[in-house]
Amino acid sequence: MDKNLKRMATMHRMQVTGLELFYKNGYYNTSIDDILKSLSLSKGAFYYHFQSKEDFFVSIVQNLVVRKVYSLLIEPIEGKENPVLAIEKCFENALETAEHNEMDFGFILSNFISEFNGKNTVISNYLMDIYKVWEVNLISILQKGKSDGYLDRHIDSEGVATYLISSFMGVRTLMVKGNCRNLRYKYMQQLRHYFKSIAQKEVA
Amino acid sequence: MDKNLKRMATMHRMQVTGLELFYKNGYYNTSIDDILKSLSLSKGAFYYHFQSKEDFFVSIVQNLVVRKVYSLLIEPIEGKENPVLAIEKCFENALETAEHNEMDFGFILSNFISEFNGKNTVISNYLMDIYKVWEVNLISILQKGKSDGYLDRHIDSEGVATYLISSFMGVRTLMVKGNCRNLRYKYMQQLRHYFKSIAQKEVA
DNA sequence: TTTTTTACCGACTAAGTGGTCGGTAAAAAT
DNA sequence: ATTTTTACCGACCACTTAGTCGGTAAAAAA
Repeated sequence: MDKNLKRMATMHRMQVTGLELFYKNGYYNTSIDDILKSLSLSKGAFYYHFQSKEDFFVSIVQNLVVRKVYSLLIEPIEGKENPVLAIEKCFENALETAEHNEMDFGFILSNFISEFNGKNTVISNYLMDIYKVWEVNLISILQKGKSDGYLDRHIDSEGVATYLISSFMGVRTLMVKGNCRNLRYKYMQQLRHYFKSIAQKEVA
Repeated sequence: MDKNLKRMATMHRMQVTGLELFYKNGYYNTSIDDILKSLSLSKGAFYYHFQSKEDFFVSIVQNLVVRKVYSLLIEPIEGKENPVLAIEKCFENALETAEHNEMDFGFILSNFISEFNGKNTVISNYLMDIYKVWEVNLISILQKGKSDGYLDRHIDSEGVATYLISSFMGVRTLMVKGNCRNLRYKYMQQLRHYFKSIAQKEVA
Protein backbone atom coordinates (compact mmCIF):
# COMPACT_ATOMS: atom_id res chain seq x y z
CA MET A 1 0.00 0.00 0.00
CA ASP A 2 2.78 2.42 0.93
CA LYS A 3 4.98 1.65 -1.99
CA ASN A 4 2.05 2.15 -4.32
CA LEU A 5 1.72 5.76 -3.29
CA LYS A 6 3.44 7.25 -6.31
CA ARG A 7 1.61 4.93 -8.62
CA MET A 8 -1.71 5.87 -7.09
CA ALA A 9 -0.93 9.56 -7.19
CA THR A 10 -0.08 9.55 -10.88
CA MET A 11 -3.08 7.43 -11.77
CA HIS A 12 -5.30 9.75 -9.80
CA ARG A 13 -3.92 12.83 -11.53
CA MET A 14 -4.57 11.21 -14.89
CA GLN A 15 -8.11 10.28 -13.90
CA VAL A 16 -8.99 13.73 -12.63
CA THR A 17 -7.67 15.46 -15.73
CA GLY A 18 -9.21 12.77 -17.92
CA LEU A 19 -12.66 13.28 -16.44
CA GLU A 20 -12.35 17.01 -16.82
CA LEU A 21 -11.52 16.76 -20.51
CA PHE A 22 -13.92 13.92 -21.28
CA TYR A 23 -16.68 15.93 -19.63
CA LYS A 24 -15.78 19.09 -21.50
CA ASN A 25 -15.13 17.66 -24.96
CA GLY A 26 -16.73 14.25 -24.90
CA TYR A 27 -15.03 10.87 -24.84
CA TYR A 28 -14.65 10.41 -28.58
CA ASN A 29 -13.57 13.98 -29.05
CA THR A 30 -10.82 13.83 -26.44
CA SER A 31 -7.59 12.09 -27.32
CA ILE A 32 -5.21 10.48 -24.89
CA ASP A 33 -2.59 12.89 -26.21
CA ASP A 34 -4.79 15.81 -25.15
CA ILE A 35 -4.86 14.49 -21.60
CA LEU A 36 -1.14 13.72 -21.56
CA LYS A 37 -0.23 17.10 -22.95
CA SER A 38 -2.14 18.91 -20.23
CA LEU A 39 -0.29 16.80 -17.64
CA SER A 40 3.11 16.92 -19.35
CA LEU A 41 3.22 13.15 -19.34
CA SER A 42 4.01 10.73 -22.13
CA LYS A 43 2.30 7.90 -23.92
CA GLY A 44 4.52 5.51 -22.03
CA ALA A 45 3.24 6.72 -18.71
CA PHE A 46 -0.34 6.27 -19.82
CA TYR A 47 0.03 2.72 -21.08
CA TYR A 48 2.10 1.80 -18.09
CA HIS A 49 -0.87 2.53 -15.81
CA PHE A 50 -3.83 1.71 -18.03
CA GLN A 51 -4.48 -0.96 -20.60
CA SER A 52 -6.51 1.11 -23.04
CA LYS A 53 -8.59 4.25 -23.39
CA GLU A 54 -11.68 2.27 -22.47
CA ASP A 55 -10.04 0.73 -19.41
CA PHE A 56 -8.98 4.23 -18.39
CA PHE A 57 -12.50 5.60 -18.70
CA VAL A 58 -13.99 2.70 -16.74
CA SER A 59 -11.51 3.37 -13.96
CA ILE A 60 -12.63 7.00 -13.89
CA VAL A 61 -16.27 5.97 -13.66
CA GLN A 62 -15.60 3.53 -10.86
CA ASN A 63 -13.31 5.76 -8.87
CA LEU A 64 -14.51 9.31 -9.39
CA VAL A 65 -18.03 9.27 -10.76
CA VAL A 66 -19.45 6.62 -8.44
CA ARG A 67 -18.10 8.35 -5.36
CA LYS A 68 -19.30 11.78 -6.39
CA VAL A 69 -22.78 10.55 -7.18
CA TYR A 70 -22.87 9.06 -3.71
CA SER A 71 -21.65 12.14 -1.93
CA LEU A 72 -23.69 14.65 -3.92
CA LEU A 73 -26.90 12.87 -4.77
CA ILE A 74 -27.35 9.95 -2.42
CA GLU A 75 -25.86 10.70 0.98
CA PRO A 76 -27.53 14.13 1.31
CA ILE A 77 -30.98 12.53 1.25
CA GLU A 78 -30.22 9.28 3.02
CA GLY A 79 -31.72 8.97 6.46
CA LYS A 80 -33.37 12.37 6.36
CA GLU A 81 -36.75 12.65 8.08
CA ASN A 82 -38.75 14.43 5.36
CA PRO A 83 -37.97 13.06 1.90
CA VAL A 84 -39.66 15.94 0.10
CA LEU A 85 -37.53 18.56 1.79
CA ALA A 86 -34.39 16.43 1.55
CA ILE A 87 -34.76 15.85 -2.20
CA GLU A 88 -35.65 19.48 -2.82
CA LYS A 89 -32.60 20.68 -0.95
CA CYS A 90 -30.34 18.13 -2.63
CA PHE A 91 -31.49 18.97 -6.16
CA GLU A 92 -31.28 22.71 -5.53
CA ASN A 93 -27.74 22.24 -4.26
CA ALA A 94 -26.70 20.20 -7.26
CA LEU A 95 -28.16 22.73 -9.68
CA GLU A 96 -26.40 25.54 -7.88
CA THR A 97 -23.12 23.68 -8.16
CA ALA A 98 -23.81 23.32 -11.87
CA GLU A 99 -24.36 27.05 -12.17
CA HIS A 100 -20.90 27.86 -10.96
CA ASN A 101 -19.93 25.44 -13.66
CA GLU A 102 -18.20 22.95 -11.50
CA MET A 103 -18.98 19.44 -12.52
CA ASP A 104 -22.38 18.20 -11.51
CA PHE A 105 -22.32 14.45 -11.48
CA GLY A 106 -26.01 13.90 -12.11
CA PHE A 107 -25.49 15.62 -15.41
CA ILE A 108 -22.18 13.96 -16.10
CA LEU A 109 -24.04 10.70 -15.76
CA SER A 110 -26.80 11.58 -18.23
CA ASN A 111 -24.29 13.16 -20.54
CA PHE A 112 -22.17 10.04 -20.75
CA ILE A 113 -25.20 7.75 -20.89
CA SER A 114 -26.20 9.61 -24.05
CA GLU A 115 -22.73 9.57 -25.54
CA PHE A 116 -22.11 5.86 -25.09
CA ASN A 117 -25.61 4.68 -25.92
CA GLY A 118 -25.36 2.14 -28.70
CA LYS A 119 -21.65 2.75 -29.12
CA ASN A 120 -20.02 1.03 -26.18
CA THR A 121 -22.07 -1.42 -24.17
CA VAL A 122 -19.35 -2.09 -21.63
CA ILE A 123 -19.18 1.54 -20.56
CA SER A 124 -22.95 1.98 -20.91
CA ASN A 125 -23.48 -0.79 -18.40
CA TYR A 126 -21.15 0.75 -15.83
CA LEU A 127 -23.03 4.04 -16.20
CA MET A 128 -26.45 2.47 -15.92
CA ASP A 129 -25.30 0.74 -12.74
CA ILE A 130 -24.67 4.09 -11.13
CA TYR A 131 -28.01 5.36 -12.31
CA LYS A 132 -29.66 2.33 -10.74
CA VAL A 133 -27.99 2.95 -7.39
CA TRP A 134 -29.29 6.51 -7.44
CA GLU A 135 -32.77 5.30 -8.37
CA VAL A 136 -32.87 2.60 -5.70
CA ASN A 137 -31.89 5.07 -3.03
CA LEU A 138 -34.55 7.53 -4.09
CA ILE A 139 -37.16 4.79 -4.10
CA SER A 140 -36.28 3.66 -0.60
CA ILE A 141 -36.43 7.14 0.88
CA LEU A 142 -39.77 7.69 -0.84
CA GLN A 143 -41.10 4.44 0.60
CA LYS A 144 -40.00 5.50 4.04
CA GLY A 145 -41.68 8.84 3.39
CA LYS A 146 -44.94 7.05 2.79
CA SER A 147 -44.70 5.10 6.05
CA ASP A 148 -43.84 8.25 7.93
CA GLY A 149 -46.82 10.12 6.53
CA TYR A 150 -45.01 12.61 4.34
CA LEU A 151 -46.25 11.18 1.07
CA ASP A 152 -49.60 9.96 -0.14
CA ARG A 153 -49.74 6.23 0.42
CA HIS A 154 -51.19 5.71 -3.07
CA ILE A 155 -48.26 7.08 -5.02
CA ASP A 156 -45.93 4.80 -6.94
CA SER A 157 -42.46 5.35 -5.47
CA GLU A 158 -40.72 3.93 -8.51
CA GLY A 159 -42.67 6.24 -10.78
CA VAL A 160 -41.84 9.24 -8.65
CA ALA A 161 -38.14 8.35 -8.60
CA THR A 162 -38.11 7.99 -12.39
CA TYR A 163 -39.89 11.28 -12.83
CA LEU A 164 -37.53 13.08 -10.45
CA ILE A 165 -34.41 11.77 -12.13
CA SER A 166 -35.83 12.48 -15.58
CA SER A 167 -36.66 16.06 -14.84
CA PHE A 168 -33.32 16.63 -13.14
CA MET A 169 -31.31 15.23 -16.03
CA GLY A 170 -33.46 17.16 -18.47
CA VAL A 171 -33.11 20.52 -16.80
CA ARG A 172 -29.36 20.02 -16.60
CA THR A 173 -29.25 19.42 -20.33
CA LEU A 174 -31.06 22.70 -20.84
CA MET A 175 -28.72 24.51 -18.49
CA VAL A 176 -25.87 24.21 -20.97
CA LYS A 177 -27.08 27.39 -22.62
CA GLY A 178 -26.77 30.25 -20.15
CA ASN A 179 -29.62 31.54 -18.03
CA CYS A 180 -28.95 28.82 -15.46
CA ARG A 181 -30.14 30.82 -12.50
CA ASN A 182 -33.52 31.45 -14.05
CA LEU A 183 -33.85 27.86 -15.18
CA ARG A 184 -33.05 26.58 -11.72
CA TYR A 185 -35.59 28.93 -10.18
CA LYS A 186 -38.34 27.86 -12.57
CA TYR A 187 -37.46 24.21 -12.19
CA MET A 188 -37.51 24.28 -8.38
CA GLN A 189 -40.85 26.08 -8.38
CA GLN A 190 -42.47 23.42 -10.54
CA LEU A 191 -40.81 20.65 -8.59
CA ARG A 192 -42.54 21.97 -5.47
CA HIS A 193 -45.85 22.00 -7.36
CA TYR A 194 -45.30 18.40 -8.26
CA PHE A 195 -44.39 17.46 -4.71
CA LYS A 196 -47.59 19.07 -3.52
CA SER A 197 -49.53 16.72 -5.77
CA ILE A 198 -47.99 13.61 -4.25
CA ALA A 199 -47.83 14.81 -0.65
CA GLN A 200 -49.92 13.30 2.11
CA LYS A 201 -53.42 14.63 1.68
CA GLU A 202 -54.46 16.31 4.91
CA VAL A 203 -57.31 14.53 6.63
CA ALA A 204 -60.34 16.79 6.37
CA MET B 1 -36.84 23.88 -59.60
CA ASP B 2 -37.44 21.00 -62.02
CA LYS B 3 -33.90 20.68 -63.17
CA ASN B 4 -32.73 20.61 -59.57
CA LEU B 5 -34.67 17.44 -58.94
CA LYS B 6 -31.73 15.08 -59.14
CA ARG B 7 -29.59 17.36 -57.07
CA MET B 8 -32.25 17.62 -54.41
CA ALA B 9 -32.85 13.88 -54.41
CA THR B 10 -29.20 13.06 -53.82
CA MET B 11 -28.80 15.72 -51.17
CA HIS B 12 -31.88 14.43 -49.41
CA ARG B 13 -30.63 10.85 -49.46
CA MET B 14 -27.36 12.02 -47.94
CA GLN B 15 -29.14 14.01 -45.27
CA VAL B 16 -31.45 11.17 -44.29
CA THR B 17 -28.63 8.66 -44.03
CA GLY B 18 -26.46 11.26 -42.34
CA LEU B 19 -29.01 11.95 -39.64
CA GLU B 20 -29.49 8.24 -39.08
CA LEU B 21 -25.79 7.65 -38.54
CA PHE B 22 -25.15 10.85 -36.59
CA TYR B 23 -28.03 9.95 -34.31
CA LYS B 24 -26.83 6.39 -33.86
CA ASN B 25 -23.10 7.01 -33.46
CA GLY B 26 -22.81 10.69 -32.67
CA TYR B 27 -21.46 13.44 -34.89
CA TYR B 28 -17.81 13.15 -33.94
CA ASN B 29 -17.92 9.39 -34.08
CA THR B 30 -19.41 9.23 -37.58
CA SER B 31 -17.13 9.91 -40.51
CA ILE B 32 -18.20 11.21 -43.87
CA ASP B 33 -16.77 8.01 -45.32
CA ASP B 34 -19.17 5.99 -43.14
CA ILE B 35 -22.11 7.87 -44.62
CA LEU B 36 -20.80 7.61 -48.18
CA LYS B 37 -20.07 3.93 -47.85
CA SER B 38 -23.62 3.17 -46.75
CA LEU B 39 -24.89 5.13 -49.78
CA SER B 40 -22.29 3.82 -52.23
CA LEU B 41 -21.33 7.37 -53.04
CA SER B 42 -17.93 8.98 -53.24
CA LYS B 43 -16.11 11.84 -51.58
CA GLY B 44 -16.54 13.84 -54.75
CA ALA B 45 -20.31 13.58 -54.54
CA PHE B 46 -20.30 14.77 -50.97
CA TYR B 47 -18.14 17.83 -51.51
CA TYR B 48 -20.01 18.65 -54.67
CA HIS B 49 -23.20 19.13 -52.66
CA PHE B 50 -21.90 20.33 -49.30
CA GLN B 51 -19.06 22.58 -48.26
CA SER B 52 -17.99 20.75 -45.14
CA LYS B 53 -19.09 18.27 -42.52
CA GLU B 54 -20.43 21.11 -40.41
CA ASP B 55 -22.32 22.66 -43.31
CA PHE B 56 -23.80 19.23 -43.99
CA PHE B 57 -24.97 18.81 -40.41
CA VAL B 58 -26.49 22.27 -40.31
CA SER B 59 -28.44 21.46 -43.47
CA ILE B 60 -29.76 18.32 -41.78
CA VAL B 61 -30.84 20.29 -38.74
CA GLN B 62 -32.60 22.91 -40.83
CA ASN B 63 -34.26 20.54 -43.23
CA LEU B 64 -35.05 17.41 -41.29
CA VAL B 65 -34.89 18.14 -37.59
CA VAL B 66 -36.79 21.43 -37.62
CA ARG B 67 -39.61 20.01 -39.67
CA LYS B 68 -39.94 16.89 -37.57
CA VAL B 69 -39.99 18.82 -34.32
CA TYR B 70 -42.79 20.88 -35.79
CA SER B 71 -44.86 17.96 -37.00
CA LEU B 72 -44.31 15.76 -33.95
CA LEU B 73 -44.08 18.15 -31.03
CA ILE B 74 -45.62 21.46 -32.01
CA GLU B 75 -48.46 20.96 -34.48
CA PRO B 76 -50.18 18.21 -32.46
CA ILE B 77 -50.79 20.63 -29.57
CA GLU B 78 -51.30 23.84 -31.52
CA GLY B 79 -54.85 25.14 -31.43
CA LYS B 80 -56.16 22.31 -29.29
CA GLU B 81 -58.84 23.25 -26.80
CA ASN B 82 -57.46 21.62 -23.65
CA PRO B 83 -53.68 22.08 -23.34
CA VAL B 84 -53.32 19.46 -20.61
CA LEU B 85 -54.89 16.73 -22.70
CA ALA B 86 -53.12 17.88 -25.85
CA ILE B 87 -49.68 17.84 -24.26
CA GLU B 88 -50.34 14.52 -22.54
CA LYS B 89 -51.39 12.91 -25.80
CA CYS B 90 -48.49 14.45 -27.71
CA PHE B 91 -45.84 13.32 -25.22
CA GLU B 92 -47.31 9.84 -24.96
CA ASN B 93 -47.25 9.58 -28.74
CA ALA B 94 -43.64 10.71 -28.96
CA LEU B 95 -42.56 8.24 -26.28
CA GLU B 96 -44.38 5.44 -28.03
CA THR B 97 -42.60 6.31 -31.26
CA ALA B 98 -39.34 6.15 -29.35
CA GLU B 99 -40.22 2.69 -28.05
CA HIS B 100 -40.44 1.25 -31.51
CA ASN B 101 -37.05 2.82 -31.83
CA GLU B 102 -37.81 5.12 -34.64
CA MET B 103 -36.21 8.49 -34.17
CA ASP B 104 -37.87 10.73 -31.66
CA PHE B 105 -36.90 14.26 -32.44
CA GLY B 106 -37.36 15.64 -28.96
CA PHE B 107 -34.62 13.30 -27.89
CA ILE B 108 -32.50 13.87 -30.95
CA LEU B 109 -32.57 17.51 -30.00
CA SER B 110 -31.41 16.99 -26.42
CA ASN B 111 -28.91 14.41 -27.57
CA PHE B 112 -27.25 16.80 -30.00
CA ILE B 113 -27.50 19.74 -27.62
CA SER B 114 -25.40 17.68 -25.20
CA GLU B 115 -22.94 16.56 -27.84
CA PHE B 116 -22.19 19.99 -29.24
CA ASN B 117 -22.25 21.89 -25.98
CA GLY B 118 -18.98 23.76 -25.65
CA LYS B 119 -17.57 22.13 -28.78
CA ASN B 120 -19.31 23.84 -31.68
CA THR B 121 -21.19 27.05 -30.99
CA VAL B 122 -22.50 27.41 -34.53
CA ILE B 123 -24.33 24.10 -34.40
CA SER B 124 -25.30 24.62 -30.75
CA ASN B 125 -27.08 27.82 -31.69
CA TYR B 126 -29.08 26.19 -34.46
CA LEU B 127 -30.16 23.49 -32.02
CA MET B 128 -31.08 25.93 -29.27
CA ASP B 129 -33.20 27.84 -31.79
CA ILE B 130 -35.32 24.76 -32.35
CA TYR B 131 -35.62 24.20 -28.63
CA LYS B 132 -36.80 27.79 -28.24
CA VAL B 133 -39.49 27.37 -30.88
CA TRP B 134 -40.76 24.33 -29.03
CA GLU B 135 -40.69 26.21 -25.73
CA VAL B 136 -42.45 29.28 -27.11
CA ASN B 137 -45.24 27.17 -28.54
CA LEU B 138 -45.71 25.33 -25.26
CA ILE B 139 -45.84 28.61 -23.39
CA SER B 140 -48.45 30.10 -25.67
CA ILE B 141 -50.74 27.10 -25.45
CA LEU B 142 -50.37 27.15 -21.67
CA GLN B 143 -51.26 30.82 -21.58
CA LYS B 144 -54.32 30.16 -23.65
CA GLY B 145 -55.13 27.31 -21.27
CA LYS B 146 -55.14 29.76 -18.41
CA SER B 147 -57.52 32.14 -20.17
CA ASP B 148 -59.78 29.25 -21.07
CA GLY B 149 -59.93 28.04 -17.50
CA TYR B 150 -58.02 24.79 -17.90
CA LEU B 151 -55.06 25.89 -15.82
CA ASP B 152 -54.68 27.69 -12.54
CA ARG B 153 -54.27 31.37 -13.28
CA HIS B 154 -51.40 31.61 -10.79
CA ILE B 155 -49.05 29.19 -12.51
CA ASP B 156 -45.97 30.39 -14.34
CA SER B 157 -46.37 29.24 -17.95
CA GLU B 158 -42.67 29.56 -18.67
CA GLY B 159 -41.82 27.49 -15.65
CA VAL B 160 -44.30 24.80 -16.64
CA ALA B 161 -42.93 24.68 -20.18
CA THR B 162 -39.38 24.34 -18.90
CA TYR B 163 -40.39 21.61 -16.51
CA LEU B 164 -42.30 19.72 -19.19
CA ILE B 165 -39.44 19.83 -21.68
CA SER B 166 -36.93 18.91 -18.99
CA SER B 167 -38.80 15.86 -17.84
CA PHE B 168 -39.43 14.76 -21.41
CA MET B 169 -35.81 15.05 -22.44
CA GLY B 170 -34.75 13.33 -19.23
CA VAL B 171 -37.04 10.35 -19.55
CA ARG B 172 -35.91 9.90 -23.14
CA THR B 173 -32.32 9.77 -21.99
CA LEU B 174 -33.26 7.03 -19.55
CA MET B 175 -35.14 5.11 -22.23
CA VAL B 176 -31.91 4.24 -23.98
CA LYS B 177 -31.60 1.23 -21.71
CA GLY B 178 -34.51 -1.08 -22.39
CA ASN B 179 -37.68 -1.19 -20.30
CA CYS B 180 -39.13 1.66 -22.33
CA ARG B 181 -42.72 0.60 -21.99
CA ASN B 182 -42.54 0.59 -18.22
CA LEU B 183 -40.66 3.90 -18.16
CA ARG B 184 -43.25 5.53 -20.38
CA TYR B 185 -46.06 4.23 -18.21
CA LYS B 186 -44.45 5.52 -15.01
CA TYR B 187 -43.59 8.83 -16.62
CA MET B 188 -47.08 9.47 -17.95
CA GLN B 189 -48.60 8.63 -14.58
CA GLN B 190 -46.46 11.20 -12.78
CA LEU B 191 -46.99 13.74 -15.54
CA ARG B 192 -50.71 13.49 -14.85
CA HIS B 193 -50.06 13.97 -11.13
CA TYR B 194 -48.12 17.09 -11.95
CA PHE B 195 -50.83 18.40 -14.26
CA LYS B 196 -53.34 17.91 -11.47
CA SER B 197 -51.29 20.26 -9.30
CA ILE B 198 -51.38 23.07 -11.84
CA ALA B 199 -54.96 22.56 -13.09
CA GLN B 200 -57.72 25.07 -12.45
CA LYS B 201 -58.75 24.69 -8.83
CA GLU B 202 -62.46 24.01 -8.71
CA VAL B 203 -64.40 26.78 -7.09
CA ALA B 204 -65.66 25.47 -3.78
C1' DT C 1 27.58 -3.45 -4.48
C1' DT C 2 25.03 -5.55 -7.90
C1' DT C 3 20.57 -6.69 -9.70
C1' DT C 4 15.92 -5.99 -10.47
C1' DT C 5 11.85 -3.39 -10.56
C1' DT C 6 9.32 0.90 -11.06
C1' DA C 7 7.76 4.73 -13.53
C1' DC C 8 8.29 6.99 -17.21
C1' DC C 9 10.10 8.72 -22.10
C1' DG C 10 9.20 9.50 -27.02
C1' DA C 11 9.80 7.73 -31.71
C1' DC C 12 7.10 4.90 -34.36
C1' DT C 13 3.03 2.41 -36.76
C1' DA C 14 -1.31 1.40 -38.95
C1' DA C 15 -5.64 2.95 -39.47
C1' DG C 16 -8.42 6.42 -39.89
C1' DT C 17 -9.89 11.73 -40.52
C1' DG C 18 -11.74 15.89 -43.19
C1' DG C 19 -10.88 17.90 -47.28
C1' DT C 20 -8.74 18.72 -52.34
C1' DC C 21 -8.46 18.03 -57.07
C1' DG C 22 -8.02 16.39 -61.80
C1' DG C 23 -10.80 13.70 -64.38
C1' DT C 24 -15.25 11.98 -66.88
C1' DA C 25 -19.66 10.35 -68.82
C1' DA C 26 -24.05 11.87 -69.70
C1' DA C 27 -27.30 15.47 -70.19
C1' DA C 28 -28.48 20.16 -71.45
C1' DA C 29 -27.69 24.39 -73.88
C1' DT C 30 -25.98 26.55 -77.89
C1' DA D 1 -22.85 19.23 -84.03
C1' DT D 2 -20.36 21.38 -80.63
C1' DT D 3 -19.79 23.31 -76.21
C1' DT D 4 -20.79 23.69 -71.48
C1' DT D 5 -22.65 22.26 -67.27
C1' DT D 6 -24.04 18.74 -63.95
C1' DA D 7 -23.19 15.12 -60.90
C1' DC D 8 -20.22 12.22 -59.63
C1' DC D 9 -15.57 9.30 -59.17
C1' DG D 10 -11.50 8.00 -56.45
C1' DA D 11 -6.57 8.80 -55.77
C1' DC D 12 -4.30 11.68 -52.89
C1' DC D 13 -2.75 14.93 -48.91
C1' DA D 14 -1.76 16.52 -44.35
C1' DC D 15 -3.01 15.42 -40.05
C1' DT D 16 -4.76 12.88 -35.91
C1' DT D 17 -5.78 8.64 -33.53
C1' DA D 18 -5.07 4.59 -30.25
C1' DG D 19 -1.67 1.70 -29.25
C1' DT D 20 3.48 -0.48 -29.37
C1' DC D 21 8.09 -0.87 -28.04
C1' DG D 22 12.93 -0.36 -26.98
C1' DG D 23 15.18 2.38 -23.92
C1' DT D 24 16.53 4.60 -19.17
C1' DA D 25 17.30 6.96 -14.70
C1' DA D 26 16.26 6.39 -10.09
C1' DA D 27 14.80 3.66 -6.36
C1' DA D 28 14.34 -0.71 -3.99
C1' DA D 29 15.85 -5.45 -3.20
C1' DA D 30 19.43 -8.77 -3.09
